[in-house]
Amino acid sequence: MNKQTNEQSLKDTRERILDAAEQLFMKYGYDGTSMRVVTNEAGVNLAAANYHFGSKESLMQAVLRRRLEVINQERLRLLDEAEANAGGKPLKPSVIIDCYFGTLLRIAADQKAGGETFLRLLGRTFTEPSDFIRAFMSTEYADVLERYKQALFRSLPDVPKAEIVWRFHFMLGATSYAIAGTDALHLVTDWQFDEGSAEQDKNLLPRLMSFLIGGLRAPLPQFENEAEPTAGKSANKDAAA
Amino acid sequence: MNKQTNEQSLKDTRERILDAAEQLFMKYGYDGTSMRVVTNEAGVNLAAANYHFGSKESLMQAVLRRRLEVINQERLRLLDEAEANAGGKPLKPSVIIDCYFGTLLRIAADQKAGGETFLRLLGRTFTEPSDFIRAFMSTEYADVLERYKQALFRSLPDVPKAEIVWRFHFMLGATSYAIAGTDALHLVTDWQFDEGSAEQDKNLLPRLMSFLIGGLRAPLPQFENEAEPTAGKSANKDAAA
DNA sequence: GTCTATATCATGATAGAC
DNA sequence: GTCTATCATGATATAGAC
Repeated sequence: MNKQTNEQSLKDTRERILDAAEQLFMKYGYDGTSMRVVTNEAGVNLAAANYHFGSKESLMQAVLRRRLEVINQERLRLLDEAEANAGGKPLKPSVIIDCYFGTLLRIAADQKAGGETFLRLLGRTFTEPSDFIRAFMSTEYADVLERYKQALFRSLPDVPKAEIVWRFHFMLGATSYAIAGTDALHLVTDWQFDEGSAEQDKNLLPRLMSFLIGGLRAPLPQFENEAEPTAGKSANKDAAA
Repeated sequence: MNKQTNEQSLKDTRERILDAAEQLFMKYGYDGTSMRVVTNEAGVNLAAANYHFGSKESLMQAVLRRRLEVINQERLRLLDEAEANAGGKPLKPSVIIDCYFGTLLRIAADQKAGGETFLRLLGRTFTEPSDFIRAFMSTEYADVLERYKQALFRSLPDVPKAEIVWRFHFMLGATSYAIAGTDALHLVTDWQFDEGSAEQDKNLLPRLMSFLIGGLRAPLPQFENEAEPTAGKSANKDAAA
């Protein structure tokens, strides 16, 4: 509150703690990171962290909120804009997917030093075991997810809503792994790509987008218990997009 | 070694520890689970766990290895079989994907009480922060991944290898989230499906397969730095599969 | 707002009796 | 093989001086 005195050092302390926590939570997970390590890395005192954030849980939430707010606001803004331009007509699935997942990767690419780190933290966050983290993410994402779900429903009126929700879930998973990135990729392959790693990052978004849209518009599955076959039905309504 | 005396209780103790650890690691993660909670849940003494497994890390590895061995052996067996039947010709991508991801879900569905739990543990394991877990998975999967990668390369000769590896990575992510299943899905949607949850599980495999194959065979992405356009090129060589 | 010092508790692992 | 008891460590959080 008192911003006259110690303005710079106050902001620096909070921010240094957030930056250190972001990196360490990304690297070692929430449970694997102690407040001591965070404050040591930030170059501040242990008690300072508890003074500014109250608890480890609150610190984690602050780390997530700091970046998620701008990402999700941008997601809503872009969707508003796209829908306004469409003039009442449903959006193309590829546009919706780009507003959601593309925004994430573009914002993270912008913010030098921290953006990519947060991206990878976020990738882990969805699978974090702690209840309070999942609960926090659930409320933090509620508005955005609802808007995007409705947009997808309108965009793909012939696809069952349950199918759309599942595929959105799959897309989140693919994106999460895409974000976790090169580290986890070494688990899959041991050979070095022709391209440099900087180029890889630049190409990640188009790579991921192709995959996501291909999955979203794949032919609908046929379930064993179904009498009438739906396998021929395709979710692909704008193949050229 | 001495299987004459206490044969039953020996096997029961080890197995009870493994079962409890599997469930708790799944629910709370590796770092979030203490040896005390595991042994309490298993109804055995804390010291017994260290006697049988030596350390928490070794316990985790034993939990993973117990199920991964049978899954990966089945994966190799099915791929051998499919390649033998194909008589030198490349396999269809959808066959390869089913051998890999389908086997995982089918085996887990078979093993009542433990199978599904392990599946969800496995989904978390790829994003676990602990180095030794990722290192363990890396070696445990090395053979299988290499075989499947080569099969995909032969199956999709026109797709750049780097693209195939990335898409395999994306598929792992989608599968991981598919497995994490209904819990995480509540994060995406708050509404109840028409179908019961038992039916959901039965339908998960066809749902996931459609998505994965759609993503794997999506049109190739166009990178900004590329002169010649490759976006029209499609990875789709057996569209009806 | 920031520090030192500390309270309180849980952790992984082991020693040693049985 | 299984138990009790314990060690050594590190965790979160706070009290209180400055």
